[in-house]
Amino acid sequence: MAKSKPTPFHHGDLKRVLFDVALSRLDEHGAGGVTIRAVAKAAGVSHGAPVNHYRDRRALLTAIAKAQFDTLLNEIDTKLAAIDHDHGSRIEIFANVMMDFGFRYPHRYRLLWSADLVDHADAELLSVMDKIYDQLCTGVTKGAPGREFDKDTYAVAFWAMVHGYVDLRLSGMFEPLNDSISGAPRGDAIIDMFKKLLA
Amino acid sequence: MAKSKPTPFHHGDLKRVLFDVALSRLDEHGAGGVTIRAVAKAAGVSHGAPVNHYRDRRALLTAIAKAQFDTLLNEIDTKLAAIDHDHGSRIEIFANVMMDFGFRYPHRYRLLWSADLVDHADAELLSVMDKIYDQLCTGVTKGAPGREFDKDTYAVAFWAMVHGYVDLRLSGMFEPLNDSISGAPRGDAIIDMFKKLLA
DNA sequence: AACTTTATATTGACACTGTCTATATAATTG
DNA sequence: CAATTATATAGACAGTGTCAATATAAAGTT
Repeated sequence: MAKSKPTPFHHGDLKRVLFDVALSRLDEHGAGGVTIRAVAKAAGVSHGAPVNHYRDRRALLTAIAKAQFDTLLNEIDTKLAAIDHDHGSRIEIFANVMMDFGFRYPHRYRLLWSADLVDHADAELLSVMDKIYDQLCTGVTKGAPGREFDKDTYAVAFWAMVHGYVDLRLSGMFEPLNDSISGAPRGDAIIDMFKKLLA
Repeated sequence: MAKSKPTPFHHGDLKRVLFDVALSRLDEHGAGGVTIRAVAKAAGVSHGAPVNHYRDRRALLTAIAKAQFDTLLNEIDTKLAAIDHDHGSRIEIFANVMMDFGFRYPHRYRLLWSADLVDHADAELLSVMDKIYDQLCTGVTKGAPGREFDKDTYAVAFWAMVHGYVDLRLSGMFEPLNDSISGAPRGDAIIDMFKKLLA
């Protein structure tokens, strides 16, 4: 029999625990609540322990962001693969996945675009973001062939609109609860409009 | 002759100095560089002085955000007033003002939508944002009359697209310097596309 | 003018934060 | 078993926001 204890080191897989605790704190208290010391405390280790697994706070948050992009990539991938060939609503999948994620996990979504908290020059992060963009482009070309606008313009405009809508709503604008701007349309109305413009 | 000394109190107009210093630090170091203590130091007062003029850090940043929205409102107002009646490119003014501001003052633009740093429930802030939204709606109705989409859907979609494009670029995406996504279109190409879709 | 009240500024304290150092211990390697 | 590496601890330092106590300047009141 080999080792019955799968924990290779002192604590075991502290790295994973730190990640989970940090993600939980992100959802609850926002990125500001993800402090090295608080995460270490919740993980039951001293404040100096995390440095062995995450160089600094930024590295921890970057790891979380990367995992979220991975999740988004997989979700879009799965739903894209399940759809009929040359179905017209491929871009809708992209939009729905992004919006669902943004409204379900607002703090995670905000973190994705926080240049001060996340290292957007991280190679792995860039790679995942690239793949998501490629997925969108696939949706664009297959969904709306022969348009007068080039692929990139269309893809960027669409992503910008989806992102902008989520981000503005997370800022409190267009919020159903916020009556400052009444009659704000819902996300599907926005997408619907964009789709009709292309039809 | 009245009082030759216009400084009514100890320091004079510390409130304005604090504001200016904070804005300058925002542009240079981002919102993270706008600390009460650093601002107080740069203003030449003790770290406890600012509380008499700004309740806390959030209040200071909210004041700055409000001033930026005021600037945007005025800029749009001026350019809208100078344009021909029922000119088709009224929405373009909105987009150009927003994008110019965002790319010129990235940290200011980011601050506008930072719910953790700015009190978006502030009545004055809401009022200015409302007015900007109304300006956009004016541009929408006068620029593209008789469309099949309701005014709010159109306005929100357009603002979302403009905001999303600026915000994504400030995150490092679509950056000309960042070659991860090549061939990213420029802002005017996005607006141009949106306009043509409506023509 | 003198007194009171208010506005403003200073100072010190407290509980946090990230990050660095030195130290200790566990796990692995030779 | 010895040496090396990986991991965890504890302490320190310079910051941070915010609060309380104190001091002073200005304005209001009598």
